Amino acid sequence: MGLKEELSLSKDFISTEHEALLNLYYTTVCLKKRAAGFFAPYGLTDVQFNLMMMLKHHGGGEGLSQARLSEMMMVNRANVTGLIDRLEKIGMVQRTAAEDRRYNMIQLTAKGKKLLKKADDAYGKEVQQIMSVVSKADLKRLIQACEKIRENL
Amino acid sequence: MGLKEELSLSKDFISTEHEALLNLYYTTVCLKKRAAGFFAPYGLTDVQFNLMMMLKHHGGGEGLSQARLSEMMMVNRANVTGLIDRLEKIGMVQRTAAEDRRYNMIQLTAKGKKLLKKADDAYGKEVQQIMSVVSKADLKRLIQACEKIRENL
DNA sequence: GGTGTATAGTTCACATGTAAACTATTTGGC
DNA sequence: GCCAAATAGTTTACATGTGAACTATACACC
Repeated sequence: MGLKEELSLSKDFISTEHEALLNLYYTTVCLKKRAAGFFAPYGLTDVQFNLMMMLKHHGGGEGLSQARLSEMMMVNRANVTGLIDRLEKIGMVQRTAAEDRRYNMIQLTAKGKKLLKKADDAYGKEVQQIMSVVSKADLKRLIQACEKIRENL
Repeated sequence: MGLKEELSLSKDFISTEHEALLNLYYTTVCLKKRAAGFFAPYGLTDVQFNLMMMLKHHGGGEGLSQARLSEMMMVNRANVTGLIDRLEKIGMVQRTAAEDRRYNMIQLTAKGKKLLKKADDAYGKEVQQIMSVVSKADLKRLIQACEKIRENL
């Protein structure tokens, strides 16, 4: 069912452009709820998983600074402080002093790597299952549309 | 620039399906930040504007219950309590007792209607400007793709 | 070599979101 | 008519997000 019907929106009140924006917004809300539910059994939130994936793929041996994490996740530095606090408390990551003493370098712990391996495999399958109702060609069009919109902001 | 480059993601790590999901997510994050910036001069958040628009278009004379608002905004009831508290405090909406005494009916105040009129006109133009970098045909494909994904959740 | 500026991280107050436990009210089944 | 179940709203504890003010460190330039 389209959002126009779900939200009882009359066509008179909404342009194709606005409808597309609302679809982006509500679809992302639904996808985030699904992801939250998916990661809950692992004792992680979707945001925590995302941060750990950044460390896995871009952390190398030395890890990533909190500032780099905040850039990559598009959130501010204050938020990363709290995220790392909570991930450290449950033993998934550790802070290490860098040579430049302004920086904390964040690394996955052995426990973090182990949990991530399990969650990552299952999540990949989940994403594939969810998104493959749209053809590859349409997914590529969707990606291009999103890129154009972000460039225009 | 594509997310793969922005986030330094190697093609090896990501399928078209996953790339599309990340594009939906990060594009919505960017759009929300833009909306927040747009409404700040009006003394509103993007979420507050959204709630007030629901009241404008679907409130009729009697308004909407908090439960109906929570359904339409896809958030839980506890959240709506706080949203209405804050909107009531700045004089944008009011709670009215319904015949069924379990319900609060929420209405826009005169002040709320007045502010909304100004903000709404400007926001419509903003949305048009942001989204019209994508052709109508591609916007329609994007809408359909989003609908298929939500149906598959 | 010392000083001003930029950067990294933290803390605070706040907005928005959740789940769970609670109260008040209504309604359905007997 | 009465009690069980359902529904609406609130409260609490928590996660995630913001901007602004703060501390500590590094660096550039005179």
